[in-house]
Amino acid sequence: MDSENNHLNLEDIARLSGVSRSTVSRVINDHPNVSQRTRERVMQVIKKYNFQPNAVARALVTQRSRVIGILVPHIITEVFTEPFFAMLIQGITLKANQLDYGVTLGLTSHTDNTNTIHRLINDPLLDGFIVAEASISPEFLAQLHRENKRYVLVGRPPISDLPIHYVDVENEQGGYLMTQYLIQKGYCRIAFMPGRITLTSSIDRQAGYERAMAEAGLPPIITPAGNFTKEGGYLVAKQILSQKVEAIFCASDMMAIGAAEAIKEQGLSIPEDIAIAGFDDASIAANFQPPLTTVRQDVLTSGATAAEILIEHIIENSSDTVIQKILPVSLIVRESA
Amino acid sequence: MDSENNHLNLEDIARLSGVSRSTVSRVINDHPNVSQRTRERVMQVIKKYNFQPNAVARALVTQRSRVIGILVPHIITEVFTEPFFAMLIQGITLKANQLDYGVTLGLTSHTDNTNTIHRLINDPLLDGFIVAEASISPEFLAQLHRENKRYVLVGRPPISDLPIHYVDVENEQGGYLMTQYLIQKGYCRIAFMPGRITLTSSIDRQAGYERAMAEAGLPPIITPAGNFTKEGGYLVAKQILSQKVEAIFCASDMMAIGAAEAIKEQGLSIPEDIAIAGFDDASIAANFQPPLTTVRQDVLTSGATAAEILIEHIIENSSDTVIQKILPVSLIVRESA
DNA sequence: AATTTAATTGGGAGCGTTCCCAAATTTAAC
DNA sequence: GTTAAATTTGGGAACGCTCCCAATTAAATT
Repeated sequence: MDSENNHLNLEDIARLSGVSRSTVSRVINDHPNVSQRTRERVMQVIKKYNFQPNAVARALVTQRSRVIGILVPHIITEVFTEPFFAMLIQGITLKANQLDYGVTLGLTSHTDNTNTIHRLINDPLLDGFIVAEASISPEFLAQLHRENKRYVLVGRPPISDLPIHYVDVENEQGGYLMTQYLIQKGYCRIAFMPGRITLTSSIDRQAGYERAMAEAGLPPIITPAGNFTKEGGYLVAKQILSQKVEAIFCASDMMAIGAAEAIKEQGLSIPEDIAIAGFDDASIAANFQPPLTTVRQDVLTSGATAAEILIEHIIENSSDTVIQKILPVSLIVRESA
Repeated sequence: MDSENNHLNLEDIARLSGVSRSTVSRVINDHPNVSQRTRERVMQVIKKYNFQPNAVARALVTQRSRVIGILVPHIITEVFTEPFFAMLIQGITLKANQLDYGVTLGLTSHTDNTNTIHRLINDPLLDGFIVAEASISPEFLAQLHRENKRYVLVGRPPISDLPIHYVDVENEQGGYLMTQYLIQKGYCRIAFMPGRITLTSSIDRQAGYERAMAEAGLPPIITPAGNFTKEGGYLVAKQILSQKVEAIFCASDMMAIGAAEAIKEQGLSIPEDIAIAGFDDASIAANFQPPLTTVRQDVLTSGATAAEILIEHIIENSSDTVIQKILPVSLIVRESA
């Protein structure tokens, strides 16, 4: 990195402290077989010259880079429309850094995905990676397994016959809790607006909704899918307003906001005329007018957990038990429902 | 990366195609001195086995990793409140990947910064890095220079006696344009709300505002700083509403939104009673009620440009001329002013 | 056809580590 | 005090690549 070639190596430190390269290596790697005296002497020299062993050389011989990748197979616009990815990346990065791992980013639009994805996945610079979206094709998953890659999924994958490590949240439970709350509030004609029907997050939230409705003996009302976007929520809400539902439970906050805007445009008020509930507790949810009743998931923790599983369990311990962690969600009651 | 040690190396490819390691290396690196016939033969073998040269080994000998770092020295919450960083990171990553470079992320809160920052900066795995915030301490900049690091700043640094590479936008011009527009609209008592007074983006926007006001012979009104946040904008607006200004030009959209909410709360309407203008053209700006008149900057392009400068000019060409690029902004007139 | 010149090819060394094994030293045991 | 065992230390080899230089081969010149 410096242009001035003043970078010391193990051999230099060895000479400066009157021992051999191997001994310095042992000191750096905390190997037990080195006497207290020499250890201290070497440590002093290391500190004095602020020596840092060359990570590249180390990676070459250990076959471990201490770097993981984040794969975001998503069209560009969505990555910054929703804070989900930003928070996820953040959660992953902070935890990884804490465990002394670096993080490299692989963004890929739907057009060029194969290229970037394959480069990232086959990068020997990477010890493993986190796939930041579960809607990954089954063939792709199968290939990863065939090639024995180390990776963790964020979100339950649609197929589950493969022993896949993943982190997910209690989507079903969240859907159930919210629906139960709405029912208990006295609403009967409660509609559910799916996000993207291929994503398990939407599927599971809907399953929770359906369970609660069935338990209460109420007929489920499923609207067209809103694709997890504000625009989608707006359009779907407009479409179904004639059906005079009493409450709409949207599979995401962004859709809930879109729906709310359609309702307000109609001159109706929330929650008096129609109640709106979301999912995620995105940062906008609390500040929206009216503040959104929603189901909170902690995306930062999801990211951190994914990093932890990948690094601690898969890379360092190489345990072969499959780790599937489901993080809790909680009902956040505000004013919109 | 694979557990199965089926990874081929140069020597394997050489054997499989009946040439030497060196020749394969030449083919991979597009060296001219290799005959058409052998080149094709080797290429075929490479394609057949889907061979990818080991980046770590390559990095060790070339002393270049083809990876750059992004340093985000920012408190965690801000990184996802504003889409600025998400977009910037995105712009950098896409361009870097396009130039066949990887990107690693270094987030650092104000508490642990020295640690993470120093690790990132001294990482021999990194060919250079982009500092995603100009409010970097002068001592730190001086140190970077002393150690001959390769880096690019996003945003003009507060001190400019060092030959520092940076990407910035026409903040002064943006401030000027907006103020000129407001004046031309007939407003006289136009206030400016600074973001964070240490950041050159705020300073420059204010300078533009002051220039336009001076030219029109109007007295400048500077409010307390809103710290670039919605909350800040809200609080500052509340504080100054008694002064009956006709328009508030905020140094960011988030502050403008906060200010707008304070105004709406007061039962006043925008822009009839008081006009509001922002800066950035964040994605919320167009969707806010009322849609925000603002100054557009293209953060994605800023990121891409920073990556380009770092990689093409500093790393690959190692030109020693200082590159300082100022990207254009444009006035976006909507309904809030 | 012989010789010079140019193009192509192969092997050695080295990048800075870690790991293994043997040598040297210290400590323990009889 | 001698031998055995345990601890500490040093040097060689390897990781997979690039680069340099010498050797080989092909093309050009007389």
